[in-house]
Amino acid sequence: MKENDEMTNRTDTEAAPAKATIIDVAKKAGVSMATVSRVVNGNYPVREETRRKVQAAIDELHYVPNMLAREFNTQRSMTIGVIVPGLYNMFFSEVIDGIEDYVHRDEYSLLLCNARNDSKLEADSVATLISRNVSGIIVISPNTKNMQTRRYEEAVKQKPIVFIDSIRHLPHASYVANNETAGTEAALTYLYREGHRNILFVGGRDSDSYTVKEERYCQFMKRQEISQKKFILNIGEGNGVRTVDNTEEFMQTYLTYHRGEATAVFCCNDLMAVGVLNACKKLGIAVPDELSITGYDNTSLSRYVDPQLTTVDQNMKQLGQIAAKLLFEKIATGKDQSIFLQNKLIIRGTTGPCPQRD
Amino acid sequence: MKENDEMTNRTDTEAAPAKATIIDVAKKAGVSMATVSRVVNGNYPVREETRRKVQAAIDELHYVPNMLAREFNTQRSMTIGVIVPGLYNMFFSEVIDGIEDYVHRDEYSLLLCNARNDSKLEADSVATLISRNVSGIIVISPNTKNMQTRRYEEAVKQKPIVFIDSIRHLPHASYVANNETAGTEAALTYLYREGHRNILFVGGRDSDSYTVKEERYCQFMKRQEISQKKFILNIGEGNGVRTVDNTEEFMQTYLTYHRGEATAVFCCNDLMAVGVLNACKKLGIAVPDELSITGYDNTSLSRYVDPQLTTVDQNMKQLGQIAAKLLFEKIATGKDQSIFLQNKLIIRGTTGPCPQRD
DNA sequence: TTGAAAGCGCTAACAG
DNA sequence: CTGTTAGCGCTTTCAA
Repeated sequence: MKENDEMTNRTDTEAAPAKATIIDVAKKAGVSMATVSRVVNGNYPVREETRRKVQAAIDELHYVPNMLAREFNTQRSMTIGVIVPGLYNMFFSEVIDGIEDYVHRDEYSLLLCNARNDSKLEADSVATLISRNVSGIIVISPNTKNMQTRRYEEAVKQKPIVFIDSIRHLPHASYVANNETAGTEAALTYLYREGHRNILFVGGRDSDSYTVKEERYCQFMKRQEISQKKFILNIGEGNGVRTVDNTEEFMQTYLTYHRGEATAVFCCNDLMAVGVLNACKKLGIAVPDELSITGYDNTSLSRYVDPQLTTVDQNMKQLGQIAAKLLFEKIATGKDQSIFLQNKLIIRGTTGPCPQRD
Repeated sequence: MKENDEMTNRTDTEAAPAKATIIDVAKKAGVSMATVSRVVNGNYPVREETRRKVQAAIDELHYVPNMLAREFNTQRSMTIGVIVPGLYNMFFSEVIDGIEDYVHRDEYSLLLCNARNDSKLEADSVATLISRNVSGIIVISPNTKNMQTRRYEEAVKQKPIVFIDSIRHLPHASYVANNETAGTEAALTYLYREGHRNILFVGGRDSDSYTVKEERYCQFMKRQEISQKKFILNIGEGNGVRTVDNTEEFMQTYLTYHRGEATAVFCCNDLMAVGVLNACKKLGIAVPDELSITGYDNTSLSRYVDPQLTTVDQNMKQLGQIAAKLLFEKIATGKDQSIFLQNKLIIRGTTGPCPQRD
């Protein structure tokens, strides 16, 4: 912390005033604490005049109910846990925004855990959230390893859980996922119709969402009788601070040696697509005239770059809202649900017809 | 939810086994619950043999302490609250990442509130967090109105709070802030040295960070004896989904009528800078040859666009970590601290020498 | 080194 | 409509 420019210290002397409890309010208002509780929660009838007296006492004492006591008493915390793999992809922020929006309406709070793309940290987060007695958990893009092994088997029995964008479906959990298979198909079909035959696939590691897309890509290419083996690129960590840069470096090298072999690149997310786009700029490869690029997600980022990214919209905010909705339903009824959303191809500036070969 | 493609329902039948309490363990181990508590917390001496007996009972019953009960009892929850104005500016994600990183090491959890750029919602969030008995609160870019009025006066007495990037300093709180005045000065000086005299200021509403910069901008221009009144632009909400687009639209109109009047634009954050950049692209204004642009923050976004943004680095991750550190220190010792960090100008592609006039 | 017991602040029967 | 009361599960004096 060498950058400190100035630093002041002082100790707080004023003792914080003891927080008023429900008993203080009851005394001041001359009623029982049960009545205060009723006024606060509005769950039982209270005579209007009594209500006003109590409310006055509450205001005067600045009474704020002690949630810890309430939640302990009822043995259910009005809080839901959210686990994200990282915070450097706007995709997650936008999903969280949707969750927060929904959850907040019901006066729930949101406990956020960052799994940092680490299966162990993700599992730890689940344990933490459970011991904190959250009402339920939403896991965004769960780690592939954890879904394959039995890591979630116990958790799912103890707490309502909904998974966002997981292909593997364990029993006793709800799911909301984009139909990334169809989305991939749509993007590839579009590129195909534009005349592209040699399409690169850029994916990463440790997320089901790359696997799904890769599978569809392979099927698609096989169906079109296009060989594609050498056209699958893996740039590693796909959601980190370094994803764009890594992709850019990787592609710069790759394209230096393989320029012209492919006329289009399908990327598993917008971050990767921006990396590819930037590599092209560095190498003077015209986009989309020489090379078309598609992203995936339709994060804000895809509209910020130039040309704007052709991409597949996952409607993150809605994704988050629906996840929250399913979670609440699971909490209320115990019912699991699975919802698949259709992805929409958004055609913008990074794609165009396949260039003529001579 | 018309996009539903498939939907499955099933009800979970398995009843979760009643959770073992400390009393169950005590009975099974033939000791008092106080002893079990001591074993669990390891805070008082327990004879080794007793310890083993208790541990055996714990294992056998799969006993997990009830955090809700513990926190209620001790009246302190191992959780800290974070309030952000929004999630659509990477600035916030990166700060949160820093906070989460620090907080997680001490086994604390993070309660996230999204104030949605709304002073009322921000105030509500504070109340919620206090009633949840968080150990402390970090407010990122607090709302100007709330800092001016006495909104935080009570809160600050009840809970340790640290404010990130607030200029107004209430007593009884800690602060970590970037020296945005100096950062602004650095950017403007740099532009000045490059020959720019007519420098536009692009700011927004409801955040101290815009105010600080605007003040310094005015001072700077006055000192250089440059009039600047008509050069201050306010694009409204500066952290939303629409910020880039709004700025772009606004600037497109503005530049259509005022092209050539200014040769440089100072923007209060990277989002705005990208908006200006995109407006230039639409209008065929060469950046930086005809117009130079500086951003502020150095979010990842500033490296994704082309040309890359010249901007002022706020080192968000460090900012978050320091805030967490100060918060823990305040919790432990009651001491307030204020730390100012120096911002570093990062010169990249959107700035250059002032074009020659004829 | 251990046990007994007093709450923490609130909700929810139950009784009136 | 309102009051009384019994806990929720745990920590922590205090006494042994």
